[in-house]
Amino acid sequence: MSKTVTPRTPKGFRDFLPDTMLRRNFVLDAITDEFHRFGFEPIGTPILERHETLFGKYGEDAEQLIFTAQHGRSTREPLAMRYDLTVPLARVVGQYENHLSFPFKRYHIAPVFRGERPQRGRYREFWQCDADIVGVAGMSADAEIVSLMQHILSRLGFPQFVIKINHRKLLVAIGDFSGVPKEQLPDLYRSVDKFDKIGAEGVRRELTERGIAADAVSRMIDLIQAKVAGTGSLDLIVDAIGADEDNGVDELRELAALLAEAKVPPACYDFDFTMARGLGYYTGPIFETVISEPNLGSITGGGRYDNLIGMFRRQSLPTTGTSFGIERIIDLMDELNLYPGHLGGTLVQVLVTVFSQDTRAASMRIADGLRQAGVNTELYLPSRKLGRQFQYADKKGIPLVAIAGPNEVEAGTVKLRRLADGKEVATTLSGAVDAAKQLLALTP
RNA sequence: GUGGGCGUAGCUCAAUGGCAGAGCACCUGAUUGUGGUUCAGGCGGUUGAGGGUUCGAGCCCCUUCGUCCACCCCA
Repeated sequence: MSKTVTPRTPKGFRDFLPDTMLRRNFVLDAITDEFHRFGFEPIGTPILERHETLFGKYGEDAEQLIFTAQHGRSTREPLAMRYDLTVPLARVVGQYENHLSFPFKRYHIAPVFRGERPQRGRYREFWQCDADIVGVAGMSADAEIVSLMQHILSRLGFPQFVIKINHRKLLVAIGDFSGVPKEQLPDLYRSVDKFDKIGAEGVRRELTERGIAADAVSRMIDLIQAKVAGTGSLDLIVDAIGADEDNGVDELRELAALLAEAKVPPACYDFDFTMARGLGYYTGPIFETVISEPNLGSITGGGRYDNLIGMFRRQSLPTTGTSFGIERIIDLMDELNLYPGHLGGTLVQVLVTVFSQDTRAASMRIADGLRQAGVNTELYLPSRKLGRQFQYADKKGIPLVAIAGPNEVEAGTVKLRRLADGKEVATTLSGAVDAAKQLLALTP
């Protein structure tokens, strides 16, 4: 007998047992359905990409987190595991543009891999859930993305969320106006992005330490804190730095107008100049959603990246989109208890018990009838006494138990018992499906 | 990658350096046609691993692995 291996997953990789998987699927199904309603269509891409596809897209720091993958006998084609779904999209667009019609609205739900140190809400394998629009330069596309986010988050039942909106060009203009050198803009984004976490003074300290002049930092911090309802803060910024066609403010105004037309509730979004997003490739409006109560960081992130596709194509295509952080969304839904009551630990609706070998055939007929009527039905398989079969149903959370013992078989009936309240009805075999559906529908 | 907390039964955790325990879970019975309550009994351990100090280590020291948290970065 060989020694058993300690069963465990690699660091940062997780298994999902059925009750967890049911909740994950509930969230993904809701999101997918909303994607469809907005006319987005799915794509799939391989988990492994060619090394050259991924490297050189995310910046040096991020590149160190990319998993590489190699097969022992084929070293001629260096491979890497996808780090997000955006670069694969850019590759697909470059590779299949003749087969696509633009605007190309695609969604993509799949696992991605990052070799980070795991933490709460942060794993080495996690699912991303992206919707992007390729080929539309105007704000109509960005407005649709924001509207999509609002619909999905509302549908999932989040009582209050705020989609923060900013603009990369505006951050550049503010930096410029304050006197922050262009080559330090990435530092600026990184620090400003921590505004929520470390506050104005924290950002000031970081930027000063990075060698940006103190007066430039002060001017900048004053500007980004502009906070007036609606587009009011845009006016404040323009008052301060002056009007400029290329500072993104006009686009944000247009976006606000489109969001109003799309009937996105004003309480759901907010112009926030302290939100920057770390990724380097954004070129236009940027989005991020936060939930204030249990603070787990952002649950969506996205924006416009008009140049990325140019990495895989002679000429780039304007693109905007968003990514839903479903790992965090699921954690939050657990905490806020946002799942519907019918979503228990099992999807089995009826357990058909088997009283004895002699009545097995009758139980199988009942199970078959329920299954044909679309009821999720489990036929009890081991031979154990009735009490154990009830115990099994109760422990697993199966709402209904069907009993067909000798008495019922003799009379040509079946008993249905609802475990939650003990309500029990006896029906004919042909009436079992309706009776079961009724008991399930009126579950107390 | 940097810094810190924690590793004891399947799970949650006890145990002055001195006999490794409890609750829950699981199994059996009370109860051979009815679960979730109750009662009785039972199973369950190389104290993460390796080394050291000691008459004696779950406890102290070192190493290592795992895990959680804060950074870095990000969803």
